Amino acid sequence: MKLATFNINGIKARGEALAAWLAEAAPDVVVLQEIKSVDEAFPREGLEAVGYQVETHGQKGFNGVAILSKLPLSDVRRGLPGDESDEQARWIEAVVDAGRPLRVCGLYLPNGNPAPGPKYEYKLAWMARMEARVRELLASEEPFVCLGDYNVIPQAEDAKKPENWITDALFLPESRAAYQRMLNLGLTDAVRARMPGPGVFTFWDYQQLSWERNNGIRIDHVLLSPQAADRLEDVGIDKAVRGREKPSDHVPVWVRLAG
DNA sequence: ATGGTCGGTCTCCGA
Repeated sequence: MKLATFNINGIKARGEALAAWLAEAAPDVVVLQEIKSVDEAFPREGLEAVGYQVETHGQKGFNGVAILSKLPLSDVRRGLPGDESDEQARWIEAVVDAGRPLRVCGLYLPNGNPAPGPKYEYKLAWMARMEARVRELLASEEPFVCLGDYNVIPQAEDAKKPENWITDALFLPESRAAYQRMLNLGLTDAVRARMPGPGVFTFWDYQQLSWERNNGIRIDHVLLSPQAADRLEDVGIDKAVRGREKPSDHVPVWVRLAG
């Protein structure tokens, strides 16, 4: 089973790029971030026509996540538990039924800039809520995968120029510690495990010729539960997507699991 | 040191 994450930075602007990548990469399950669309406006028909079940959790203008799956989905849940007042669409999960069930969590973790400030506080609070959800899922002993845009640079080697990120919410010690706490619970960073850095990136800013200079960062991650990690066969980053017409600033990251 | 790019949208905000 091939699972992928792709921050598409606006579904309206990325329809063609997404369709082209889906056709060649042929993932079974994809989680999307920053669809920047309400559910009713999401162009589901074209994706359904090429075999995907489409589940969205959208919002006007910003954020928004989705799951596309060629395999049957059940128990679709929208929103990260733990704060009823949180209206930002950043979390969607579902169980993929492929013989044995696999829970897939798609997430768009808050950016958190500027830090310090209320946006950074929101990021850290959101990460604490995610850790609580991860603890619940681990306790259930069902295999699961949490993949998406984490907006966290885990280590200095995950940035071409780490010195440029010292005061940024993506690289501040509290952000990295909160990410590491989830790994310490027993999750596997699939890209780190199979593609040791430095120089492994998933995002290149639109500004300052970042792509041309390979001034990237690794912030899109695939975290595997112990049972899912036992099934890990392959990992990849579809870097070439960044060099095409009208690209997102992120590229797809994927894993292949046995079964 | 400065200015620089996208997407979506109540022409500025979020990234």
